[in-house]
Amino acid sequence: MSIDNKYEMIVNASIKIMKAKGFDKASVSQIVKEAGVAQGTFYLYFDSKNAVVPAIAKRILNTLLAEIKKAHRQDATIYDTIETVVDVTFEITKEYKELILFCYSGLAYYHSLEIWEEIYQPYYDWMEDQLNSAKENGLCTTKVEIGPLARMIINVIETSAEAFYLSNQRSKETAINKDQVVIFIKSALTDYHS
Amino acid sequence: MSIDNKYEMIVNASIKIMKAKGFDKASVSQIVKEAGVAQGTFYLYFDSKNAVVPAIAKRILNTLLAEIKKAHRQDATIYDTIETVVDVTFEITKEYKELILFCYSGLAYYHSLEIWEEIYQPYYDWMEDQLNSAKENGLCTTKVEIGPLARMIINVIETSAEAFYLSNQRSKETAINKDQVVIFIKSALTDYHS
Amino acid sequence: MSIDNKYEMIVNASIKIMKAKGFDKASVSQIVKEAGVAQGTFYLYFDSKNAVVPAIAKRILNTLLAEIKKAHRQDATIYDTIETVVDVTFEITKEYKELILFCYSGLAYYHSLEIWEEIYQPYYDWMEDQLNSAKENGLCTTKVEIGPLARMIINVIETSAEAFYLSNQRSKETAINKDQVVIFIKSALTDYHS
Amino acid sequence: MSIDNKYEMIVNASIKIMKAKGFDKASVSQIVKEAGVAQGTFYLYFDSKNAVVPAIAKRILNTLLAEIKKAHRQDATIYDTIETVVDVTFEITKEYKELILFCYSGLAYYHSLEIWEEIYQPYYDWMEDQLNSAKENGLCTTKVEIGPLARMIINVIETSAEAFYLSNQRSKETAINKDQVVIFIKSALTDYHS
DNA sequence: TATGAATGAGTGTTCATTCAT
DNA sequence: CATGAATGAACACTCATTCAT
Repeated sequence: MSIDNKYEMIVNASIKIMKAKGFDKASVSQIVKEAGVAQGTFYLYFDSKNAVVPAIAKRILNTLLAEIKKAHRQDATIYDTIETVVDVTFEITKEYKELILFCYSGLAYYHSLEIWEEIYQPYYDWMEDQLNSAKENGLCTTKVEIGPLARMIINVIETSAEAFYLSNQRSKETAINKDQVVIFIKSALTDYHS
Repeated sequence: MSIDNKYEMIVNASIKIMKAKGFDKASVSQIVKEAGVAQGTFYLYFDSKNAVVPAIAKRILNTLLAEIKKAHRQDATIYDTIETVVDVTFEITKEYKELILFCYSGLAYYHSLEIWEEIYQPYYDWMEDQLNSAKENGLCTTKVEIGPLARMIINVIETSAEAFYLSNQRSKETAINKDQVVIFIKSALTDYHS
Repeated sequence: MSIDNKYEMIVNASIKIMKAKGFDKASVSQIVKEAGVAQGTFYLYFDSKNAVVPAIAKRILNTLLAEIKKAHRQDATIYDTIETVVDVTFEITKEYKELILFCYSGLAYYHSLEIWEEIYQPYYDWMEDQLNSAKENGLCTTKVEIGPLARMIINVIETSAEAFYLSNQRSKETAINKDQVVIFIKSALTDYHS
Repeated sequence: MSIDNKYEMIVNASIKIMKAKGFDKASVSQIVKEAGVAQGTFYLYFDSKNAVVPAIAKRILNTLLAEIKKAHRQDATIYDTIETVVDVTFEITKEYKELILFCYSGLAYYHSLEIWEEIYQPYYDWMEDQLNSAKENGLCTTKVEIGPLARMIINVIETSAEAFYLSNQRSKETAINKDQVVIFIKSALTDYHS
């Protein structure tokens, strides 16, 4: 009855199966069984197995950005913002860690690194806005250009979150944790004096 | 070492094929054909196709670390060191970009995140040494602990290098390049004053 | 007849698609898309994909016979007639060569060799009439019975036309062409003296 | 143990299945089941399902030509020869009728009408030799060139044989039978007098 | 009549792995 | 140690057909 019933069911099933097995090991047969639709129905909504990856990537990033915006206070300093972003990213990463990984490689092989960039664009834009405000406030004094800065900050946070939830952290002392990430980025926002 | 060393020939062939096709699309048949050995011989040296991944990962990291040490001058400041590491990482990433990516996911799925950590350990150790010296010299004043700091620095450099060589960089201004990475990390080494 | 006649639109679309792809590779989905009707509509007019074959075969033979009759002059000798039939058959074969081929096998597999004979009956009848007239005129003296004679003449012409338009005719000298076919059949019309 | 065991078994099974179902409806799974080999073994000997067609076509033609040569007497006139060829062709056609048909279309679709010509070449050559001898003996006086003549004779015989064994011959009188074919061709060998 | 979303059995093909030599 | 023919389960994808609207 619902307008996107089958489409959403297939995306949900794909997320569930690919989370568990990765992109290549997830078979369309498993996905459709999980979704409760016929094999052919999958191909009614997606041209190929590959075509489901951008749909998943978009959903994860949208979730992440929505959560960040929800947790973000208008009057927050860039320092508060970084803390919020780190918190939310760690949360979301915990939930979607395997998906994030396979999306990376999934998108890589299929002529579509632009799609990845396209999906992240609103996140980059939002982060650049925050950094520009911080520059005006004098809280961000680094000589790094805003564009690369936003990307590197997001990269560090995501990579650290992934490392945190994917490694077995045998030694507590050396593991990257949220606090360390926050301090690292705050440091990076202020210039060094050579 | 010897030219007839079948183990090395298989690893070399695996690197060549997996670089070109990725892990899953690289078939053992192709690898053994490239290596000039019989199908069964592969299984004399490796339990499975998966078992070849750590061997490849180890070789890449060893190459990276060897190149870094070769380029590193004993009397270098941490700033010089960062520049060297960024330079070499970008070079090696350019050459091995596909392998690095697939090792990431390849290692992730096959019960072997410890192996990844184990492989990177000497690199982390070396970086920690450099950072400890810098701390003594007063060039590194960040409150971030040495362990996480080393890991985050290495992460930023590698992720940035991958982004640089894998994205199509439509807009010059926003692309992360070597200079921006160097400044970012140098900034991160000095503390912020809240 | 009417432009909205869905039956005719489906037959036309089937001819177009099957001409291009052959019977098996032509899908009902492609046919209905070409015809501009819904998937289900096809099954309103035809019990199955196979059921469309006789409709196509009939249309081709009718076209062939109509063109032959149009080009045939009442006062023509059997020799003129043979030339006309060869000319027209080569023309029509050129246009419908793929269809003729697939109809052959298409009809063969689907319990319907009678249909093929039934479709060709008016053509056989017409040719027998021409040959009977020729016998009366003394231009056809062969001992071959009229029925088989008509069939063999039609077979030679059609097979030669197909060979002509389907083979790549590397060597000019050995290729069957219209002139050779005409002489061959004219020879066959007169008896041999053993 | 035998050198070509599996290869021959697959060809035999392909012939059996394709005889029964035609090329497209014959599945590789059925073929390998019939042959008693594994699915993958098929692809050890043939690149694809299509690749099995020339092998089959070659075997049929070789069988036909071998039987003709076996039945052919050195001192035979062209009339005897025609009778022999018709006899043998009708026999072989009876046995392989469905295969001959599907080979036609099978070869047609896959960029390979040359293969068909190549396979038939020795048969054409042999027939041309017979006709040349007949010309020297004065038993063949037709103005049709030897190349096309050989091809048309072979075509009439094969097509007639196919028509004979594939049609249901409701009316005895009109059916093409061996005698009629022999007379038809004998007539065609002598010139007409216009 | 007409629709088109949904079906699911079926296809050709691949490939990691085994084992008799 | 080394071989390579053989395996067969698994895969992504197609398509004739159905049926609720």
